[in-house]
Formats: sequence, C-alpha cells, structure tokens
Amino acid sequence: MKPTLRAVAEAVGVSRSTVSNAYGRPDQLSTELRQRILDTARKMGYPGPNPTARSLRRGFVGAIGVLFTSRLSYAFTDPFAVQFLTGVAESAELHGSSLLLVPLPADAAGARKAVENAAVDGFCVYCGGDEEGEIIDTIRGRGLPFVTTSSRPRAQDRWVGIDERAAARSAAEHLTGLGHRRVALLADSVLPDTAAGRVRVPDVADVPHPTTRERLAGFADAFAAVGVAWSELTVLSAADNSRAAGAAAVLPPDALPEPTTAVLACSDVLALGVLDALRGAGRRLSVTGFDDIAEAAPAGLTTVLQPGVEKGRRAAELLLDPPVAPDAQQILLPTTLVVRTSTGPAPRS
Amino acid sequence: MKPTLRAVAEAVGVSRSTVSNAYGRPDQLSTELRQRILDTARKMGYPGPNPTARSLRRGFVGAIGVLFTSRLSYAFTDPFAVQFLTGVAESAELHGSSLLLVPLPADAAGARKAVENAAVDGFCVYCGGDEEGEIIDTIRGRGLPFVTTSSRPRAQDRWVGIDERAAARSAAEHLTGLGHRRVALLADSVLPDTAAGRVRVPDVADVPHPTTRERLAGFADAFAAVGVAWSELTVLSAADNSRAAGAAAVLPPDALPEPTTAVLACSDVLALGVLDALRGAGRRLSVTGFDDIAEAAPAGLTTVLQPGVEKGRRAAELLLDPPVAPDAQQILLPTTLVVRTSTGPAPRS
DNA sequence: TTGAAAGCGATACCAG
DNA sequence: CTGGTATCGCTTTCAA
Repeated sequence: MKPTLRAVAEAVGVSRSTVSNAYGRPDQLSTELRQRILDTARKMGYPGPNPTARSLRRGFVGAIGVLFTSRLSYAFTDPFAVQFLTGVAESAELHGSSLLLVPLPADAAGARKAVENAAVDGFCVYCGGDEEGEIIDTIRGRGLPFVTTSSRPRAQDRWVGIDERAAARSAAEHLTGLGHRRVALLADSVLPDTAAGRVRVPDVADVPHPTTRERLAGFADAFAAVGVAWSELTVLSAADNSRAAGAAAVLPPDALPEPTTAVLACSDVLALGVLDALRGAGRRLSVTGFDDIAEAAPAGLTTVLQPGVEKGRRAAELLLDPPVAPDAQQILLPTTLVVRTSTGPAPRS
Repeated sequence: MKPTLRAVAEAVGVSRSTVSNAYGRPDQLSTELRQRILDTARKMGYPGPNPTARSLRRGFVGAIGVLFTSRLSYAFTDPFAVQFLTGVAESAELHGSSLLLVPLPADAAGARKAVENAAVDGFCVYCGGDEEGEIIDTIRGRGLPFVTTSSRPRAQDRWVGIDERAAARSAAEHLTGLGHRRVALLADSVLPDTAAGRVRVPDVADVPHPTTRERLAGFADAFAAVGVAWSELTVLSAADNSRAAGAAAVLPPDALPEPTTAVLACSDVLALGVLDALRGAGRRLSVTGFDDIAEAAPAGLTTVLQPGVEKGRRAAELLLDPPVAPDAQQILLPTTLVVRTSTGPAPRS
C-alpha cells in the first residue's frame, strides 16, 4: 500500500496541513522545510496527494465530461464528431482540464446513471437526439454547467451551433439554381424503426431528431420557394450515419425514382456513400453533403461547411471560461456553401 | 446548494447507511422503505451519491486514463490514433468505464503533475517517445496498473503491440523483391531539432524514438539482405506526422537523389503526403506506408496493416480485465503487408 | 510559520 | 432489515 499524506507528516514530524501546503501552497512554508518534506515523501514512495480526495475536499475535479448520444466508440468513426472533439481537446488543453468521455448505455435509466456518476465539473453534450432532453435534465439535477450543440437552444442555456435550417437551405438553393426540381433528401434514421431506403413522411415536423428535422426543413424551404411541395420530395432514410449506410440507402429500386436529378444528404459521410453507390451503378446525379469533412474535398463533394473544430473549441470555452454577459452564452457559428464538382446543372428533361 | 445524502437521511428519518443502501444495495432494505427514500430524495432535489465521495470511499473511480505523448488535440488528427481510441472506447463501453483523456504539458514536470492528478484506475499509454519512460515511472509511483503500446515492452509490464521491425521489413522486402535498391526512408522527427528533408544518420541506433528506430531498422534489414548498406539509404525527416509534412519532406532538391526509385514511409499519412508531392511534381516512384488507415485503400497505397482498433481494444481489456497468466500480459498483434498500386517494379536503369 | 480541528460526502462492517 | 461508527485522504480556516 502506498503511504498517505498522514504517514509523511508523521515521518517528518510535522502536521498534515504542513505537508499539504508543501504540495499545494509552497509559499506557506520555508523552502528548507518544504524540501525536507518532499524528499522524505519521495523516499517513502508517497505519490503525491490523492486526486480523488483532493477533488472531494476542493469541490472541483479538473475534468469536463463529453457526452455522445450514440455509442461512444461510434463517435470516433464519425469524422465530424472527431473534429468537434479536437476542438474540445484544444480548449481543455489550454485550460489544463482533462476530458472524460462517458459511454452512455442505450437504456434511459443506464444513461441517467452514467451521467450521475461522472466525476466532472461540467458537460459538453454533443449532437442530441430526442434523448437529449432527459440527459440535460439529469445534468441540471446535479447542478452542473453544460453546453449543448444541438439545434434547439433553450433560452438561458449555453449553446454553440449553427443555423441548421438556413445552412441546409443554402445547399438546396444551389441545386434549385441549377434547375433541379426532382430530388431526394437523405438522412440518418429519419423515422424510428424504418428500413433503409425510401420512407413516407407526411410532414417535416414528423421527423423526431431535431437536427435532422431542421436540415430537411431547410432543404424543403428552398424547393417550396420554386414551387416544389414537400410531398413531391423523395425522403430516404439510412440505417446509421456511415458511408456504407449512405450507399445502401439509395440502392432500393424505388429510392431514386426516374426523374430524380439530385440527392441532398444531411451529412458528408452519407453523401460520399451516395457517390460510391452512383459510381457503382454508373449513374450520375448531383449530390450535396453537409459538414465539409476532410474527405469531401478530394471527392469533389459540394457541401455545407460548418466549423467543427471551432464548434468544439467554443463549446469547451463556454464551459471552462464562461462569459459574464448573458447574451454571450449562445454562440451562432457561420456556415458556408462549398461548391465542388459533385453538383451540376439539371439535365433538361 | 444541492442536498447531501445526510440531509435525505434526516428528512426520511433513517440513518445515512440506509439511504446509501437505497442507492447502492437495493436488496438490503424493504422495497417500500427504499421507494420512500428515493421519492423524498427526488423531491428534495438530491442528485444521487456524489461520484467523487463515492470514489474516495470505494477506492476506485470507474475511469481509465489515456495518455498521448504528443498534444492531445493532435491525437485526433492522426487517423491511427483515432483507430486506437475507438478500440479503447469499445472495451471501456463494454466494461462500463469512462475514458479520461489527459492533456500532457510539454514540460516534464507538468506532464508528471498531470499524470499524478488524474483520477483514474489505470492508464493506457499510447505511442511513447523517449518521454515515455518518465511517464511510466510516475504511473508506477502511483501504484496504478498500465498498458503500453510502444515497441519496447519491459518484462512484467502489460503491453500490446506489433513486431515493428519485422513489419517494416516486410514492406521493404516487397520493394527489394521488385528490384528496388536506391530508396529513401521517411519518418517523423528522425532526429531532434532537424529541418524537414534529408538528414544524416550515422547509424539506425542513433534514432531516439523507439518505434521509429525499430521501423527504420526493419527497412534497413531488408536492404542489407540484398547488399544495400545503411549508408546507402537516404533518410528523410518530416516535421510532424501529417500529410502536409510528408509532402514537404520530399520537396528539397536533395531529398530524392536521382537514382531513387522508392520511398518507404513510417506511417500512412506521411506516405500519402509523399504521393501528393510526387503527383504534384509529375514524378512516379514506388511508395509504401505503415498502418493501413482508411485513406490508404482509395489512394492505392501499399502499406503494412496493423490492427489499430484491436490494439486499443486489447489494451483496454488488459487493463480492465487483466488475465491471470503472466504470459498473457503481453499481446503481440499480427501485421499484414497490403499490396496496392503505389508500388511496382523498379525501372531498369 | 506551523498545527489542531473540522469537515468534504459517502460506504462498509458489524451488531442488533 | 436497520443504524452506529469508523474511516477514505486531503484541505482549510483559524489560532498560536
């Protein structure tokens, strides 16, 4: 067993406070005594103050939690999530905080417990689906600060994000400007428990996932503006947010009904999958993505750039170094449409 | 202020132990009493047992630390590191552990402090350079278990890795088999404080970073076997492990002296950078990488596959669920040479 | 400067 | 099934 601070104090013949000061407040004791304490501590194999005990006493931990609503290990396979994490890490690094990545069990009770048990000073909640509400309630129940990045900032809550709807609209307007009128919209799990491929969605408002809903609504806005109603748009659902799922979603025969000239995907990985599938089928449609991940440029994918690293950086900053002004608690980041080669004029019919 | 367990106990009129049991050992009290406790706790806004206090008392945290020797935020930009992390996350998830990513300050004292202050049950140490030794000493000083993945397993220590030297050799043998004799070897920071580009290395043993040294030695082995001495090999150093740095390293005029027919890189990102540069220069050499990251296949890069996700998974397993047998504490993972289009026969001179 | 005392918030053993 | 008691290891006034 490793010795404790108490043991060191006894060995040196001073009080525990003095040993504590030797570590945490060097100015509170003579250099000489401090050195003597540190030396014997080293000699005894004392590893320094126990971090857990210190946290308990001090009331803060020095770590922020990061919550991914999908499985944690999936997060690393999503390039955009990795960008976000990079930004969070940058801020944490600067601030000297650690990052606690907390795996959330799929069941609500388990997820709640995981959030309750995390030893952190606050949370970054990444990309919330409908389960986000409960998670946030749990965090709030603990009285901890948090930052969300989903599409629905509640007043008073810290948030960093983009105007999802307007961003999506910009991609769609690019296509309507090119003359596209018959298009398919593609998103991850548009409706719960549906197979990959075409799904019937009576109304955009029926889409449960907030971010997906906003993006689809943005696409729809642009088409509505040129007289194409929601009911005339094909909606495709992917099994998950991966390249393979994107490819699979456009494979069913009814996925891209004949006059279709373009596919608007809610993420770059899905869009890249669509390009894969189209290439495989020898078909050429216009395709747009969302995020502008690193793979987008080499693939020539037209997409909406959202600053992922900055999103993470600002989110962590908001948590670690909160601004005083209440109106600085919500940060709206800009997006940019990046036009590449995956989109072109609609063929004249 | 949030109420504590004590307050709940007083409110319900039972002892603290009973409230504690209501949370942690439901079988130790009547369902009825438990419900009553939980209900009033909820009513009072008690967030459940404080994780830090619980950890202190229980003596374990439920989190494992992950240490990257380069800057934490860089780790996410390295595809292989992300693979590793994915694997670690998978195991952690399965085991219900969280992952604490600890940023290590560049200075040794700061790094030591960071390791001492991390509230974790053990560490995964990823890819150690020469600073690894000190970090491991610090961990050992704390008496915590750890797993390393670098090229030099010490006896008794838990380790998961590959035979770096043999793996590198397999790539080089592929090239010697194709007739290549004049080649350049490329690695990240071969020598400390040298500019990008060609460096003079009297002997492989002079390379400080253990993994780099092993891989270069493996390359050299294969060439030695066909009569090409170390001194006849061009050694190139990149500024860091990135695609851009890989490209930059082969740009200086003396980087690829005329008879050179191939470049062997110590990582895929460097190799991809070389391909970029060669394409830009309109030059065509054989190029090999190391790791087999996702971008390697589409780029047609011949490379040595090492199972990154599995490396992470096994490392975390070794930590979370240590095998009893002492000889199962060190796991050697297989590597495979994946031949693609970036390598071909050496042009007859 | 140094030290005594009082917790931080919870858990576990062991009687009852 | 319930509660008393003794920690877990450290930090922080406040006096001396």
